[in-house]
Amino acid sequence: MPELPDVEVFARDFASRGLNRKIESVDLRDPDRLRGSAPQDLRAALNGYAFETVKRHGKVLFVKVSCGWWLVMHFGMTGFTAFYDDPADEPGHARLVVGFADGGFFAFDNQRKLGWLELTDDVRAYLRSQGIGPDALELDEAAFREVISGTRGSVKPALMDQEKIAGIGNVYSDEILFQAGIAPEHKGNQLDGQQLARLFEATRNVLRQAVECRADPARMPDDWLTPRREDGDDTCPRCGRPLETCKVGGRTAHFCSHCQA
DNA sequence: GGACATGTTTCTCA
DNA sequence: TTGAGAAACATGTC
Ligand SMILES: [Zn+2]
Repeated sequence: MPELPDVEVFARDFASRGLNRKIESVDLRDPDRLRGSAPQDLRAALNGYAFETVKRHGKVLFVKVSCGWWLVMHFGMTGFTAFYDDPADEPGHARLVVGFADGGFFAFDNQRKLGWLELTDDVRAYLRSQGIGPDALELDEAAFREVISGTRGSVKPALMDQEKIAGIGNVYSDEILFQAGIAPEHKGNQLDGQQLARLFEATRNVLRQAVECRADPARMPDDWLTPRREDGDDTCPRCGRPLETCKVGGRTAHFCSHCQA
């Protein structure tokens, strides 16, 4: 679930449901999910306070606590957030459960434990220290072109490199390349001006529209690639030919060799 | 049993 | 320096 559009959906949900509610309990079910701080530090930073601001950068979610610290959430491949009132609605792999004084709960769910939590007092410094680059939706066209055309390797791994551009993962990089008509193994420095322009446009459009679809493939347009992946339909939504896969940057790329060059 | 899965980190090798 | 590839992390599904 967790690429930029998914995390943006979590962020909006958090902003509308999680702020200004007094925290009454902090249950870190899996202490190994917390990095850089001890469980009691997390409890001390949350208990008795309230979440007051939400910020997303790339695939990372930051929530400011009224004590001044930020709770940082990395989702890995299977993470998500949940708000609920009935404990019976707790998700199946909640690694952190925060209870509010009004009786409700917040959970950070992380089935595969590839995600983690941290505390920081400075978001900018945190991003710098983690080597996380500019957010995919904040990067302007000139900077985007510079990053991609300065890559000698394949374009797909470049799009997924969080240091170059933050927020794009395996699924959305495939969608972006499909809509731009560019093959995943095309070299970044061999793209012409038109291709770079198409790639930039596709990046913006895909990420923005995916957010509008609430990152739900079922809501995405019929001519998108992502819903096919979800449904196991291996025909190209634009030309009907069979889709292909290849390994790029250690991940499986899905693409149409007829529509993408 | 094996392959694979929306991610990141670390290490090897060219 | 850049980048490709693999392994590791942990869990679940086909
Ligand atoms: Zn096609």
